[in-house]
Amino acid sequence: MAYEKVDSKTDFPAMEREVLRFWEETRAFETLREKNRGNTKWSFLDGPITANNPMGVHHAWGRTYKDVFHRYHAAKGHDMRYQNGFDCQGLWIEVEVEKEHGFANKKDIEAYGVGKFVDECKARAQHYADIQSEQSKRLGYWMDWSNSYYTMSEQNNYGIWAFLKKCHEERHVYKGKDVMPWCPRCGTGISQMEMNEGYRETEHLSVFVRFPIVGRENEALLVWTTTPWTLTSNVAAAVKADMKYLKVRCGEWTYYVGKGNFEAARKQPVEGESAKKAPSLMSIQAIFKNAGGFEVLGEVDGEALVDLRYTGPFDHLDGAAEAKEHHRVIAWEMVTESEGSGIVHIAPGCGSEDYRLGKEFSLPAVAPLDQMGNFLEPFGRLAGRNFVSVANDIADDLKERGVLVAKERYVHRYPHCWRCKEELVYRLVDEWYINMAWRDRIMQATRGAQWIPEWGMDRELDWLKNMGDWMISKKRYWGLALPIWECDDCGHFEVIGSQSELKERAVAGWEEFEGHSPHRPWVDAVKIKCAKCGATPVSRVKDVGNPWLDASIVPFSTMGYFDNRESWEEWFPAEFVVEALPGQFRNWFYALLAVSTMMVDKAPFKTLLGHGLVLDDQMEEMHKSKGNAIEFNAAADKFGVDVMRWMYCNHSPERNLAFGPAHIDEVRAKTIRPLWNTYAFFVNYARLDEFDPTKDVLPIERRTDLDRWILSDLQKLIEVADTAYAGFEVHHFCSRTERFIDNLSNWYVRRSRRRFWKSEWSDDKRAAYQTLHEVLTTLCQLIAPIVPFLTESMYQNLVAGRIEGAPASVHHQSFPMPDPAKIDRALSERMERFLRVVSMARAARTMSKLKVRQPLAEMRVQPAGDVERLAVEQFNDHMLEELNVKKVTIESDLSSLCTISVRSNMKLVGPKYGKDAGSIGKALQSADADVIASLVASGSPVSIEVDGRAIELEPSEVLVAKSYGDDWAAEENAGTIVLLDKRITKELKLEGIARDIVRFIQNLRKDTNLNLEDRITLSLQSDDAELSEAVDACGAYIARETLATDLTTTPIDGAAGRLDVKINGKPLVIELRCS
RNA sequence: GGGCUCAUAGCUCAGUUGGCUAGAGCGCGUCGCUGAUAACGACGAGGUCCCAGGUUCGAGUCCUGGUGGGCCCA
Repeated sequence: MAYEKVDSKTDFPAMEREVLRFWEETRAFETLREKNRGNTKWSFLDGPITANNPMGVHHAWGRTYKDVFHRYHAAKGHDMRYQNGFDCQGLWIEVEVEKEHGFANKKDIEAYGVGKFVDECKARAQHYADIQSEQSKRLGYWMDWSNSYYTMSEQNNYGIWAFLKKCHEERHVYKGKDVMPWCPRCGTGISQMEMNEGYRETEHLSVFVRFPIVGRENEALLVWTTTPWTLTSNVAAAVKADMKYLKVRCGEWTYYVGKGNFEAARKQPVEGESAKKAPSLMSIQAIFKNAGGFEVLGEVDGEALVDLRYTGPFDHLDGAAEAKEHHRVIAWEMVTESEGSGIVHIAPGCGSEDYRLGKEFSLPAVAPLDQMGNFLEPFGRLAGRNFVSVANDIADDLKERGVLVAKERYVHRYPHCWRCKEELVYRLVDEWYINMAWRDRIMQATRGAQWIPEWGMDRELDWLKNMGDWMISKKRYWGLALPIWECDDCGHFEVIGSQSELKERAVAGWEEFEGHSPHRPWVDAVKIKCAKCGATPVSRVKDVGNPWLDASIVPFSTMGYFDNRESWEEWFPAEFVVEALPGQFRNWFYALLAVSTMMVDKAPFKTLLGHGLVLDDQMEEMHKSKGNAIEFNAAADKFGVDVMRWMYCNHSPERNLAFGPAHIDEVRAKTIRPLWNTYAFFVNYARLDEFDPTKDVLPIERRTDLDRWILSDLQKLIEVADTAYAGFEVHHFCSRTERFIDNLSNWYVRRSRRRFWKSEWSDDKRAAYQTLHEVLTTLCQLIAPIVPFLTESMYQNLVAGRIEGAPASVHHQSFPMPDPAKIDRALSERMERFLRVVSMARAARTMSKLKVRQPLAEMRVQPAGDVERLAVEQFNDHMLEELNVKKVTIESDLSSLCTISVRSNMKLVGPKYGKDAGSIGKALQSADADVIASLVASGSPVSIEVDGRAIELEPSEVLVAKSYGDDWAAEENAGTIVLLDKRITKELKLEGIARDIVRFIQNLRKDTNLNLEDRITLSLQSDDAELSEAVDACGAYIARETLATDLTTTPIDGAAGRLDVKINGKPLVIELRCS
């Protein structure tokens, strides 16, 4: 069967789609699984992708790694689970479904019907899971797509129930009252994990307010806040006991204010552009000055202010009634001289620090807002108004009542809801928590795994050390139903650990629930009896769970922990997980470790690989809203996925990656295309020659040096590949492969071209074919995990069906082993030296403007060492051909041809010696150049006598020039000297002309669309004597090179191609037609 | 304020346990090669390896401090 012709202008995306069809039709993936079934296992654990949108190119990075290591381990014969996961539950899905319906808040959902809403969330997750599956297939991601796990599955949800029950048995589950960030639109608390994603620069109205001190006439505390609405709930004011406070009179009032605060210049706490845009802040001193001037009356310690009582700014409201009784100054360590007035407004119902402090001092917490962020009834004319919009009115109100000192626009980083982008507010709420008293156990498990990069472990440990308790509840609809049933009568709560346990405990509603997934609203129908007080019915708490629970039970729920323990033991822990680094330390990595520690006191993975972000080509984060996001499908259609996969694999995982067309083109041009062209070269000649790779295979010792060199390098590449894949360092292998492909394409093939052109079969030609075939097929195997399409396409043409017993797909092959018999390190070393000498000779030609087409009579080489000498001897023929010289001579000492001259470096000597510089130059020129040169070479100073004075020149002040005369072009580097004879004889000149002519004819053949093997009749017409002479003298050479059967100097009738050219300025007409 | 991390050519980045003259690709300029190559090769310009100390025979690499960026925590 003949090789299929390969066009170097292949449409790679189209080729990839064809390969996808091939895999589909031949059930290539299933065959692979079958082949490895029952072998040693390699266990992978997938971090579920959020099934809420189509994939972007940033998802493709991690998924490429996942596929690459799967394919490698499959080639190593391992049995694998091939299970992909989808993350389905959570607020992000709810928000999208709400948007589709135009819902404004939770009331709309309730009105619509929770059951219908939840069903739609489920459907949305399924919809995008399906889309992502298709996209992943397009990426070449070989997974068992019929067996993906979904975090919304019953298996998964009940798994979390079991986990929570275990937590409860160890007394770690509790209900806590806390002030926490709350999204008024979503109507839910925001956990510590989610907080950071939502910080945005925000402008607020901040105010300075006067708190008049009770019992002291016209004396007041100066208090500052960025959230005026919280003043309604003020309970106390905090000072730092050992800080200095000034007593300052301004107008009719005397204020207490932190001394440092008073004098300090104040700056908006933002950086960069936003800092420039934000209005500048006045110091407190300046504020007072503007208000009519001030007078500093004295200085006291904070201590002296403690326990003073004061009148709050909203004491007239009913809502402040309780707080009113408690208004006093308390001492707090956290007060600073760098922010505000040094006296901090404390509202325990409106801030989490405040709340903790309030508890410490037994202060009441006044919570003024409902769950939508609106003021409650007892807050007078604020009642019903939203906290976001009241700042100005509050300022006006304060002014009317004469307690406002100043207001200003303040820009700071303030938390927003990471999903809906609304401003968050701090609210006092009841939530469910897992306490983290057992964090040491999690840290122990963390240390038991390998982290790549290594600092990942420190990062994780740092989080574990500092994190707060894990808030697991969310007052929403779509998600894990927290399995907590709480008795209204006695407050006792229980955690139910499984479906069967619930059935046993159910006293009502089981029939209604049966047949439904354990989600709201269905599961809420089930009531139990209180185990403590016997009350009935006891209902489930309304909350749903934190979605990171969903993604973290998977090492148990998907590997069979609950239903097939034996199998679970075979797959747990996973060998490998890989996810994007930023964020996951406090999300998936953390939750995964916590859950697994609770269950079995062990990390659920042996190795964790973290990678960076995919950014746009300006190194900025991709966002849909910014318009710089690139959809996966668009990129796959436009660029093809192999090139993307190579780009991902070639990159250091921990660094962020700039994704853009220019980068893609670079990867294609540097790696994919040279490889493809080498392959096309091979195939297109092998086709004509009907090469059969299985026939008359020559042993290694009968191959040429060049063959043995590339095969030796190939063995080394196999070693590198195996190590890199096994150690999850695929980028090391990629950069080695790029070098290998460069050597293959730009040296091996270039130097071997003529061996393929020969018309008769010979050992040499056979060796070339066999060698290149072996290199290409082995290389295919090595890089198949990275570029599965390209290699499949090559494999189908090079191997499948051509070699008996060869597997049907490149991906069914076993990973190659290096053949020690083919490794020849000495040869590789010599080739490396040789390439260096060649490059020097080319440099010599360039410098002397001697183009390579012009043959030269001789080249002389003084090698830098024995290896180089051997190299030049061994590869003499390549040297002659590559550099177009007639003879290469090796010399041990070329210095006899060299003239050394020295002169002064006027750039340095001029400024330093002034008018003596000229004399120094003359003195240097008349001195012994050889002696001075050797001094300079050794870095020693040079002493010379100038006008009777001894002057010592630094080596840098002397310039040494070497010359090998006008007849030689020279290049010298690190002990190697290369000389090229510049003298061009008549004969050489004519030969050069002939080569020029050949080049033009070849171009014409190409332009005329002749086949490689077509024979031609050729006509070369010129009036110029020298051109004619060259045609006469070198006609046979020209004819041979251009496959001309007839060569004439007269015009051809019906020429297929004609070209008018100038050679050395003289016109020549070329005509040709097929003979 | 604390933790982690990064800083090497105009840009994107390599640089093994400290060791020959610090490299590649892109871009720019010049020249060349080409019947595999939408390519390629050579040469050139472009570096205080962020700064300052220290350890060492020797530091881009190790240590300390600082500056600047990123992520996280408070």
